[in-house]
Amino acid sequence: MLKQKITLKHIARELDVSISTVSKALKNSEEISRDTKEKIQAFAKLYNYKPNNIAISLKNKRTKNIGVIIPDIVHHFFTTVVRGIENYANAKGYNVIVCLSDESFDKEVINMEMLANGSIDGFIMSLSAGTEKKKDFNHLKEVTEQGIPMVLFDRVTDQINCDKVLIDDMQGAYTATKKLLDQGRRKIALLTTEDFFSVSRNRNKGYEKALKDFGLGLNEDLVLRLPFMDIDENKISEFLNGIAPDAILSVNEIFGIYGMRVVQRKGLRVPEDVSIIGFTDGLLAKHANPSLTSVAQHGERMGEIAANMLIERVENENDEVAYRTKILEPTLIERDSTIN
Amino acid sequence: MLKQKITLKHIARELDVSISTVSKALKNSEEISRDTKEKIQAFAKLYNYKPNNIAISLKNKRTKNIGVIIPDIVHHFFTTVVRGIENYANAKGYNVIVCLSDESFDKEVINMEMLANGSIDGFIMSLSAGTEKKKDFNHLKEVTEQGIPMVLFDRVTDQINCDKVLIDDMQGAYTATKKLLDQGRRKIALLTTEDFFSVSRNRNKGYEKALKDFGLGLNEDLVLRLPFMDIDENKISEFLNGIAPDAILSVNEIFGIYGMRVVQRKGLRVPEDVSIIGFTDGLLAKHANPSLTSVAQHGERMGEIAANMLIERVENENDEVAYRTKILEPTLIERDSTIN
DNA sequence: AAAAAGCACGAAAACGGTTTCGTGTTGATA
DNA sequence: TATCAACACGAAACCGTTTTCGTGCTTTTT
Repeated sequence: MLKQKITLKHIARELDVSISTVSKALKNSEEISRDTKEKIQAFAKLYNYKPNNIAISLKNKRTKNIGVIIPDIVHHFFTTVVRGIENYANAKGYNVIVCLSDESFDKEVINMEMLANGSIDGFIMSLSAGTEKKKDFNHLKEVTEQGIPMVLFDRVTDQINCDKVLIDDMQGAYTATKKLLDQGRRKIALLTTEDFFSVSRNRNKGYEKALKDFGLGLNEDLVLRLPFMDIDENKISEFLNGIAPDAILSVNEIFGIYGMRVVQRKGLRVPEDVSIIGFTDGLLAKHANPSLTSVAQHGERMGEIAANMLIERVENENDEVAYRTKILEPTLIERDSTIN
Repeated sequence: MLKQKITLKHIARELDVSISTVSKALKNSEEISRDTKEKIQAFAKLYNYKPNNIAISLKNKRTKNIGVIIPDIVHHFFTTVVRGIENYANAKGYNVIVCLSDESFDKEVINMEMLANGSIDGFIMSLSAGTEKKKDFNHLKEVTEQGIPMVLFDRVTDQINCDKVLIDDMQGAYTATKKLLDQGRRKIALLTTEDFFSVSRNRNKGYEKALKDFGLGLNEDLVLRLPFMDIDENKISEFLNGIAPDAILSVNEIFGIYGMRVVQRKGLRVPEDVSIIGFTDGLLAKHANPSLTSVAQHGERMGEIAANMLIERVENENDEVAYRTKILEPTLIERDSTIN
């Protein structure tokens, strides 16, 4: 019943040659005679010989595995990035080991340690909320100091020297805000997260800069900072009712959706009375009613680039090329929550 | 700069003992004297020694890796399952290697072959559309014949003998349909996929059975079979306009959302004029307007159970326990697209 | 005919661990 | 004092590959 995996040793014994000969024959080495090669190759094919990945990994210190650590997987953006990574990595013969930090610093550390002991050739990761909050990057430093290549995406830090790929969050928010201003909106509410997220900080800056460039100052009353989990709709409701904005910019998708709902509940029309723009071009934005104009982050492309950068490092480890930071241009996807 | 990974050999050389002694000392073996153990352990801690996973894998033929193959990752249900798997597996010290079949038979085969040569201790997977269509399960058979444990979830097949975990799709559809019937709906449209999906077939059956039990026959005119990708809203629109149903049952989330939109565009009210129930309790259902009553599939729980089953097999490979099929009860989450 | 080359293959080390089975040195026992 | 455990450690095999460096044998060259 159990078809045992066949090894070089088995073939060698069976064909009465040495293991080295079998190994060479299967790689079509010039060293081995025609006859012997054919015999060995035929036998290997017959018994469906496949070399053992682990043994190969041990030998050449290359696992052909990429470690990916993300804060959450039930999350559209991260999921698109993983898809991009997979696409590229698979095409290059790499497998992807996905670990979830669950937004926790501790889990992030544990996962990195699990993978850093030989299981992978390099890391692709986005920082957990816990890590961004704690500002402790020693686990990243240790890994890079061991010479393990790493690519940071989206939620990055300048404390660590490595390749990075992200979108121009400030530009994205700037464009979105400018769009709203150009359409005559003046009281633009900002729904954002707590300040420790680098991404949110940059988006906030873009919002602010657009206002300034337009001759308006930043009015802190128009800014609501929400915890990123366990969203309290009432809080949003109170806030929006209090200020009665004519537009809303949200630094993510979900706050935008909540904002829209609150506005609609009040009996206001979107986009006529209130225009709304969110970040992250996910399913919710696409299928909301009205559909939500969004700043697309190009997750899949980001994943591909990250994988590309990483694999390049892995495969030319001698090359002491300087670390690169690739900044993608965000795209404003105009939908029905803004006036056309 | 580069802190080279330290090995047993290094420690042995440095402390002038043998590799075996170091190995034993680090496992706190009784064989080694107090003094020597303390010396070695201190040294190891100082230089942050961590055993190489690959070497250990090669030695005991256990990788502590689980291979997960899913059709798509930008997909709420699969994503929740992966989270469940991760949770359980991580707690047990396992890593998760995720591969995407992209609904393609060929990619599924390639991924399995990549992983089956020593990279993983077992598989957890859900069949790709291509595989369900082709009904070719030889790649699964080969893997199980090699003694590699496998757990199938959600999209399963009875052609393969292995552990399985799924929800009672028929029951879910039955309950949903009955709910609609009990509320007085009689013209219940069914939005389903092409027939090769085992999951859809069962849901169709549940729909049919509920009608029969209620004394109604199956009216094929009320059934629309759509390709699962590249949804054509016009087709749905034509269909619904043609039959003017008073309720819609969708075998997934997205068809339900489209159905709702079409209905609303026609000026009909949900749920007053048309009630709608979908499958998969995802973000779209939750945030739709009105929110969509859904049959929850408990993906996270499913993932945990799958991981549990798999790891049990992996760790007691001698145990010739019969294969189990765990069937979860679906839950109807009542929201605003049905009358309360 | 002797030396040089070329051919076809094998032995062995290496990757980094684990584990079995010695073995030399003690101290206790008869 | 000869014998024997107990103790503390090392040698070596092993997991499944790859790869370097021989090494016999045949063939060519002079």
